[in-house]
Amino acid sequence: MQHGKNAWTIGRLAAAVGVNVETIRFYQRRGLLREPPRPPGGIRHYTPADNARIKFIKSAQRLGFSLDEIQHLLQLDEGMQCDAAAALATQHLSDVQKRLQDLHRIEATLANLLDRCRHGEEKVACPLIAALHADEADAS
Amino acid sequence: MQHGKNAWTIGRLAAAVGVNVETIRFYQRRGLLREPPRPPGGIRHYTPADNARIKFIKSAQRLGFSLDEIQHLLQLDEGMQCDAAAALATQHLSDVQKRLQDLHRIEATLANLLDRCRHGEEKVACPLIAALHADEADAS
DNA sequence: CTTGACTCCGTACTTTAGTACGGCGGTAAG
DNA sequence: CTTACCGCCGTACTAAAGTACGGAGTCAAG
Repeated sequence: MQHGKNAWTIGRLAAAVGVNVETIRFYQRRGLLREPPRPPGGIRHYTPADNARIKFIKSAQRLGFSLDEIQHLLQLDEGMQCDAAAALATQHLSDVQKRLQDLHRIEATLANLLDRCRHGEEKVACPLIAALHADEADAS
Repeated sequence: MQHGKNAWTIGRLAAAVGVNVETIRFYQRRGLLREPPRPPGGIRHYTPADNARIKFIKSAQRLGFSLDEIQHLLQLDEGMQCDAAAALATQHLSDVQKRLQDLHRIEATLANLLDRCRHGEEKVACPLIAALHADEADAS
């Protein structure tokens, strides 16, 4: 039982986070997740930090970041020289802000639709396309 | 010249939006874009609405929506019975709000990093993982 | 000390979202 | 009328992000 007990094996971790075991191995190969320490016998065991990291990856993906971009973000998390970090962060920050703007517009438009529905309209259209189209009012 | 003039051919549209011609054809096959009217001769011609629609698709993708999800969103744009629309919209709205929350947290964390950098710290870590890990209490 | 569940690993397959290719036909300028 | 450039179409290939598979090793329980 010396390494058994209720250590976080890959299977338990996968179940906890809600991903496939193979996904975890895949992230390790891609360098998104460290190779965890292995007590002799060869069975990896994980920590809550690994759990949080995978959840972060999954959330970031939902926000439209690719695994490559996520890898960069994670480097920021790990600590680095300020100048390098600042450069990376500035870039990501403005990117994030653009996404926020677009998402906010979508949110407002959806909310507006619901509002109109509640006020008794029978049939509604939800001008989502126009919502994002807003910031390029000028033609070229 | 009767249908020529300077109609929006597929090539011109693609160039205007900044996507590949093949991508437009692909969206048509997927049902994301209507098949545009074709004057005899067989050459499709497009309108500014098609242009806006493709831009919407591209933006939504950047926000992490899949083409399937985008297809649903676009249905809302097209107008439908209120009850159906409201159901769809409610669901998307809460989804969008979750994404907004996560993006906001990432934004705040990045901004904080830049701030610390400017205040002369040499080496910084950017607790991005912790940022999203924050609302880990409730389940749904 | 066997058994069943789980892990390890490499390799191969799948899905999503395009991209590329190549042969044919239309149109417009020379 | 010819030639060059589009557009049309179907089919095939690609990249990213997993997923599945199968044989061998490990481990805790019965």
